[in-house]
Order: sequence, then structure tokens, then C-alpha cells
Amino acid sequence: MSTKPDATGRTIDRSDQLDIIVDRRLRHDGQRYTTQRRALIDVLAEADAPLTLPQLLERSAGLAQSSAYRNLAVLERAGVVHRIVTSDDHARWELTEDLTEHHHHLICRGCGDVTDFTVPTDIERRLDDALADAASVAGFDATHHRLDLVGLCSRCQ
Amino acid sequence: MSTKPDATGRTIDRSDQLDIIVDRRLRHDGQRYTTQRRALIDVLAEADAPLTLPQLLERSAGLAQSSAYRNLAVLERAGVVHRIVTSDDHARWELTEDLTEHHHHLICRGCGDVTDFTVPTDIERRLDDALADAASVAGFDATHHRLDLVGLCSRCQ
DNA sequence: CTCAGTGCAAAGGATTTGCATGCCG
DNA sequence: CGGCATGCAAATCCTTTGCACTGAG
Repeated sequence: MSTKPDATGRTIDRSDQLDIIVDRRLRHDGQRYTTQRRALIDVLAEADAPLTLPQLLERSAGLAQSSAYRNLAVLERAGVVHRIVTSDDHARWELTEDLTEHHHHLICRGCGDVTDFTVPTDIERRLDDALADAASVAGFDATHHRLDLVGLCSRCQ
Repeated sequence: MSTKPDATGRTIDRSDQLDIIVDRRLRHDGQRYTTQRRALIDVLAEADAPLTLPQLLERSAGLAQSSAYRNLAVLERAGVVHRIVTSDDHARWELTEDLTEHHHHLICRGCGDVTDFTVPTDIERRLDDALADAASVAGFDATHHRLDLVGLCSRCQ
């Protein structure tokens, strides 16, 4: 796990920083940062892809399905996780982009798996400009864009 | 409705051409181009946005819900319609891009409505190149990309 | 005649909700 | 103590499926 010294010279690792931010956002929403919510955040932080509910449950033992759904909803309202849907049966959750970094998704038509990827910054910037134009023409107030690549992953080809 | 003369000088309008293509693709799949399927195609061709099942039903009276679902599945397998899911309750269907033109979606977080938009060709081209690179790095066999702008439409702001 | 297409009703399945209990603050 | 968090089971709701009937070729 990556570490870096803070202003006072102490060492803080990324998961501690994440914890602090999540805690703050939950409190701001009048919610507690419970054990179960921490477990969900931990699993999502370690995954390099958005996870379905079954995947979340198998990676953090003993959570009731309904509670997981409820807690994911709470975390989403607090702005720390983001829910995405593909054409797959299950929705998937990932940490919000300000907690990770801007990225896109490779979506496999075969197994339904989703993995992250990024495109070069200069292209991203051009794209943003073009999208801002398009939104303004349509009188649309855009909060973010979503760019997916659909096809077959290496295993499914 | 736009028209253009064909090779023999006769005038064919776009919906006739569409009909011919859809018919051919359905036959190729061993399926018939029935009245109900034609109704669905007509409604989709007139809409400038992907439609949900309720929207499809109210725009083409008298179709049974289950038959509509079934026919949309047939039309999708034949490669003439495309099914998309947002975070909305319902899936949405639109004509495939080779029957319309490459476009993207404005997705409203408020009312769930989806409308089409395009970005300038040169940006689209750069984006394609970047995506091809990313796919190749990941060993991913990409068939198409999907670019959405998420936010609030003019009515929901 | 035959078989795909259709409508109705019932089944599926991911997600949500009601309710009683447990636990943190 | 009070109220939120949790687990279980039941309810929702979009979508799919079973089955009998109709209609096109």
C-alpha cells in the first residue's frame, strides 16, 4: 500500500486518508461510519473495477444482502460510492472519481466483467471541451461524462 | 421526410429504405417482418431518442407488453435495434447506429429522459484512436464505444 | 396445414421495504 | 434511554416464460 509523509512528517497511508474523507462525508450527511460500511469501502478500494453485489458479499463475509444494498445507497447519497449499470443483471458500485481518479470502463459482452482504463489527458481535455459545447447547445446541465468501451475481454474472445 | 432519387431516377423515401433493410436483416435471421415489428420500427425511427417500453406502447397502440418485449429481442438479435440501460427503471431501445448515425446520449438524472447528441467528427476520430490504443493494451476486442453526458435537462434544472 | 407470432397470466430475479431486535452514542 | 443499523422475510416491479390460440404462407 502506498504511503507518503504528511506535513508534520508522520506517515499516513492511503486507506487512512480514505477513511477520514468517507467519515467526514457520512457525518455531513448525518450518517455514521459503521463497521459494515467500512467493510464495503475497503473492498471497493482494493478492487480495480466496479463490483456487483454478489462480488461485494463474497469479498466481505457475513453481510446481509439487504443491509449491503441499504448501505450502498447511504454511501452513494454521501457521495463516496457511485452506482453504475451495464446490460448485465446486476448493478455495480465503485468509489466516486474524486476518491480514485477519472477513468473509463471496458465492458465485456461475454462475461459481463467491467475493468477500468484511462485515455491520455490531452484527449480527455478535448473531449471535455466538446462535451461542454454540446451540453450548452442542448441547455443541459452536465455533471459528468461516461465513456465505455464495449466488446470482449481477453478471456472471452 | 427526406427523399432522394435512386439509380433509376425513382424517388424513395427514407422509411422505405429502412423497411427494406430491416426486412432483409430479419429474413437473414429466419424471422418475418410482421405488422407489430414494423410498428415498433416506425416509432423508433420517428423518435430522436431511445424509448422505454411504456413509451413504445403508448406510441403504438394495442401491442401486448410481452409481445413487445419479445419482438424487441428479435429485432435486437437481427441487428436493427439496440437496447440500452441507464440508471432508470426501464431499459430503452433505439435503432442501431448503422441505421441512424453515430451519436451519444444526454441522460437526465431528474426525469430519466435520454436525448441524442453528436460531437465534432475530428474529436470523434481522435477519441476512436485513443480508445483503440487502450483496447489493444488491455487485450480487449472492442466493438463500439458509448459516451454519455449525465446531468439535468433544461426542464429539470 | 404448419409453424411462427400473439396475448394473457404466471414465474423470475434484482432490488426495496416492513418490522422486530441489537447496539452505538 | 433513543434512534439508527441490521437481518430476515415479504413485497415490488421490470422482464421473461408457459401455454393456448390465431393467422400468414
